[in-house]
Amino acid sequence: MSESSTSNTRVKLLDAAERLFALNGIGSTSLRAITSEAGTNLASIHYHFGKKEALVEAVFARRIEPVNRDRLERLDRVEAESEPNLEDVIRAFVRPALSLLRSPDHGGAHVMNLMGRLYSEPGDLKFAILKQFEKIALRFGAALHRALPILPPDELFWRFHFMIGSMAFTLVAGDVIEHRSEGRISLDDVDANVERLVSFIAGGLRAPLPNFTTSEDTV
Amino acid sequence: MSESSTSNTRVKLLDAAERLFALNGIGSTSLRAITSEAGTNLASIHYHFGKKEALVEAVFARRIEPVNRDRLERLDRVEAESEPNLEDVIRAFVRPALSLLRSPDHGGAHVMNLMGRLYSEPGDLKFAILKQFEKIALRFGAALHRALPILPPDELFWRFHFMIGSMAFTLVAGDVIEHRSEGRISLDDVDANVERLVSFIAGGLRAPLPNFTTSEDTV
DNA sequence: GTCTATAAGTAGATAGAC
DNA sequence: GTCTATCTACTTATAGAC
Repeated sequence: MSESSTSNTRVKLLDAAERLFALNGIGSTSLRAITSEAGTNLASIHYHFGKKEALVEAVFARRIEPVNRDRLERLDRVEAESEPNLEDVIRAFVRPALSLLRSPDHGGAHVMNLMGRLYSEPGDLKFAILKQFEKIALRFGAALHRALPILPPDELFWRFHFMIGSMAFTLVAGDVIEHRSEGRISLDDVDANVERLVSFIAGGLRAPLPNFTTSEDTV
Repeated sequence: MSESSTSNTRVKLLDAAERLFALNGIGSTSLRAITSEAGTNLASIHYHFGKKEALVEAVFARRIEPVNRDRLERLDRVEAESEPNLEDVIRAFVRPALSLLRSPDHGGAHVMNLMGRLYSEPGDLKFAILKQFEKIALRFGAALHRALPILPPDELFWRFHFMIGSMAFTLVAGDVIEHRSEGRISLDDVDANVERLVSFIAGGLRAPLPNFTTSEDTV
């Protein structure tokens, strides 16, 4: 990357956009609101990013890239052992995302929210950004298959998405969870929450298959 | 409800808004786009709903209310038996939402998408709408506790949200799932997908608790 | 209840000074 | 690289005819 000039303004714009996108949604956030928050002017966005869409992609890319690199590094380490454990594979996938919460240099909650929100963004944007996850999906899909060889590929495919869902929801709905618990529960203890998620997901992945004969009238 | 005049226009507006909200997001959908899609005029929205925010709430309420009523009815039936089965409780929760996909009178996919998207909407709107889920959360929380009495309440609380996550993700990311599977997988078979989700969630809820001593250096 | 017309404000994007 | 000023189009909302 040609980061000779990290252009303080560029970073300030990304920070402001990230915060406002997570808070109010992308469509509801105007460029003017972003420049106002960043303490710059309207033209700076067009100078650095060209148009709003490019700014949006840059906001996501800045967070996704290091998280996915971390995931792959952890998976490499897990697979260096001869017999990879299911929990270890899941942990390598889940922890880098949940860790964003306590990353010291950034706001925290809004980053998680933004990551989780990704999946519910409009079509074109979503698929453009999800391309950055293709390698991750392949590597982790293969690792899960090796850890759970009995599971038919199509069923593993479904469960892989259920797994993503429980993680993404934790990212996006952290405030709902804290709100509903009336103070009893906090998102601060990342270690504990990662382990909670890992156990749940491992149990779900290992669950016996349904027989697919149960239908409406059984309920 | 004073549904003496179901006001065809009102319904057309709700249908159009629902479709566009799911497709492009709420913030990015203008009232003009909605009236254009509905074949009405701009003033009709203000006549029927007053302002955009009220329209948004009406769009959600129209879908949430019957789904949650269905959930409670199913739970009543499940609890009528002496010893409620965990899978039955989960199914009562999950099926009414997934069933929207094949509801004959409406578009389908965009309704699911909208329901799943709810959790990633901005603060005020989200909490206003999530109030409609309070009764559901209490009833199902209690039912899950009775089916899994060994699980400490705080851990059940977490796992209940992981459960919501895997369901909400299936609702919101249906197109991602179909896209990634390259045609091998379809969302049409609601019965099979409900059973897939129920097995996964049941496995997750029944999983052994983590010991919470595993930390960063273990990975 | 439904419409047109219009007010009053805000959107993204650009030109050009410094 | 950063700024002000401005263009054009679109936004929500309202007033008033029918």
